[in-house]
Amino acid sequence: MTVHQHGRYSTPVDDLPSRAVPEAAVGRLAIYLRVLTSMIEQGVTTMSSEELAGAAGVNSATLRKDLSYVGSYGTRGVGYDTARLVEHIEQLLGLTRHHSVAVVGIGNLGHALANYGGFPDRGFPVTALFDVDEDLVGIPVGGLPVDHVNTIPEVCAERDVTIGVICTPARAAQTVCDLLVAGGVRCILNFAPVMLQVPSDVEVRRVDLAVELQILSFYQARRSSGRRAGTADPVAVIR
Amino acid sequence: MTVHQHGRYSTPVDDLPSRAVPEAAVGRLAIYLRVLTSMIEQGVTTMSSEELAGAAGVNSATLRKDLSYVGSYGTRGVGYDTARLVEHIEQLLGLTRHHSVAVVGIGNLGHALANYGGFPDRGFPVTALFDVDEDLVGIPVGGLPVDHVNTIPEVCAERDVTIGVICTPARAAQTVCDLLVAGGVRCILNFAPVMLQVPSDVEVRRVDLAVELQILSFYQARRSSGRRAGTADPVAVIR
DNA sequence: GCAACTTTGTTCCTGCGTTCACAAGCGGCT
DNA sequence: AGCCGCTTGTGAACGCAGGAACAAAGTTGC
Ligand SMILES: NC(=O)c1ccc[n+]([C@@H]2O[C@H](COP(=O)([O-])OP(=O)(O)OC[C@H]3O[C@@H](n4cnc5c(N)ncnc54)[C@H](O)[C@@H]3O)[C@@H](O)[C@H]2O)c1
Ligand SMILES: NC(=O)c1ccc[n+]([C@@H]2O[C@H](COP(=O)([O-])OP(=O)(O)OC[C@H]3O[C@@H](n4cnc5c(N)ncnc54)[C@H](O)[C@@H]3O)[C@@H](O)[C@H]2O)c1
Repeated sequence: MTVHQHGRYSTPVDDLPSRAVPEAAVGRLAIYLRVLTSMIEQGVTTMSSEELAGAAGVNSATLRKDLSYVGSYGTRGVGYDTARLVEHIEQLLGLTRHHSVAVVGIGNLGHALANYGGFPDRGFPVTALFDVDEDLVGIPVGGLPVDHVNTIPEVCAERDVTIGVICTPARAAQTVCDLLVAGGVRCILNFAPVMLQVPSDVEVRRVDLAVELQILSFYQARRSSGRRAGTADPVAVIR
Repeated sequence: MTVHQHGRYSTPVDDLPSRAVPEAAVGRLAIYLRVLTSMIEQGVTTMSSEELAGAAGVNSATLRKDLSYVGSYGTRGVGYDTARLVEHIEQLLGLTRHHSVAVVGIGNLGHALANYGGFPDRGFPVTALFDVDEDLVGIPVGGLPVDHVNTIPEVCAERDVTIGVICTPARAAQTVCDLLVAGGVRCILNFAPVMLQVPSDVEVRRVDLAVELQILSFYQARRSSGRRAGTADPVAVIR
């Protein structure tokens, strides 16, 4: 494989291709990973880019380019060795180590996440739960007792939490976020419908279900108004 | 049947008054909407693009371009009338009517969604719950009794469900999806980690928490190996 | 009523990500 | 061994979204 130098200012021993990987590609790689592990369970040892792309719902050229970010480990005329590919994708995504997860706000959503077995199975053990509600503190959820939010910084540092998941009401999210950052957490998954302010070395991803529903609503509206021209409203004038 | 997931907005030929709205813009419009309603509650009647963009965490030029899709209702030298803007965004997103939601799979996640008050508040009333578990059928969750999955087509048609939310285990997702489609549901929000096969007129959005965690893991891995974490940038970048 | 200031709406441009297309490489077959 | 067909890896084209810059438009102050 020829290592192609993308304008990297970074220096010598760079074991990871890093910056060159588009975020969209990272998301897709996670999907390929799931498809691959599923296929491996079924005994599949080799897959072509066409097959894998089909299963993942993407263009095969896109897939091959994505895989080129992890380094070319395919065999021409044959395809990819599923086991080996999984190994390398896991390495690129940093899944060779476990990432300890803390869930803050053990309400409806927090409970669901704490009880969910799919995260530990994928290398994301939930090792801390927090809530401000005194009645919840001490009570085990999914086998793990809830701690008080005030202890977030110490507990997170202590248990080496790398990912914090915020499931509190929106008004509490920023406070909780600050506590997590104080505890050394650099990756945050935020379910509260607010924009969090964080230092630049902290990565925040937001999952906003209301926005998802509204996007679906948009498509629905589009479709309906296209089909039955009944809505007499003049809507958006072209200008 | 086409594999038709995520990202992709409507049709080749634009038969609607408004120009083609990029999906990313639709998502941001939903966010502006939330910011605006929140500001209106605080008595704000006017906002400039700069203010609104700041609150939403985007570039002001991007915001203005997004708003141009809804049809330019700002006043130069002043800004946007918050109430009017909300009205027009809601119209574009199809939020002037209610979208009845059905949740399928009343387990951990299904319970959380069924109990969540934020959806009805935003015009997405949950009007049907389904599960295959006989022990759950008939039991009210969040005030609504659970129906059996076999009744999905009839009940969805009857209650005019427009959005189906799938919270079943992955292996059941495709079956459930087919039932929803049979019931006339054209918009699906899928939490199960599988790619659904749907007719081309059905829009699927997938929320994959494992992928989100893995993306965070990737950034974490990159940071650690980069070792240059200490960029002394102290404050708050909105993301 | 006029001028200066503010902010919108839009155009242009740049950069990124996806897709196309093809040469290079590898295994299988004769 | 050598050819043939299949699949990868990637350079190049394309399309699109985001950002900068600016002219038009409207408001405020005098
Ligand atoms: N439940 C859902 O299906 C759903 C869907 C979309 C978005 N959300 C968002 O997720 C968040 C949680 O939703 P939910 O339904 O679980 O709410 P919830 O009210 O059931 O739970 C919130 C929990 O956070 C705790 N909490 C409150 N203030 C806190 C603080 N300062 N520190 C720590 N914990 C605190 C509360 O004690 C409670 O246990 C909300 O922001 C909501 O908008 C939830
Ligand atoms: N719970 C989470 O936090 C979480 C996080 C990420 C992803 N998910 C995904 O969401 C889905 C649901 O997760 P969960 O934790 O709620 O699981 P769960 O096992 O708690 O609940 C699944 C529910 O679906 C029902 N079900 C099973 N087969 C069905 C069928 N054919 N038709 C209708 N209902 C059926 C079950 O009876 C059960 O009530 C899974 O696909 C999971 O991977 C969950």
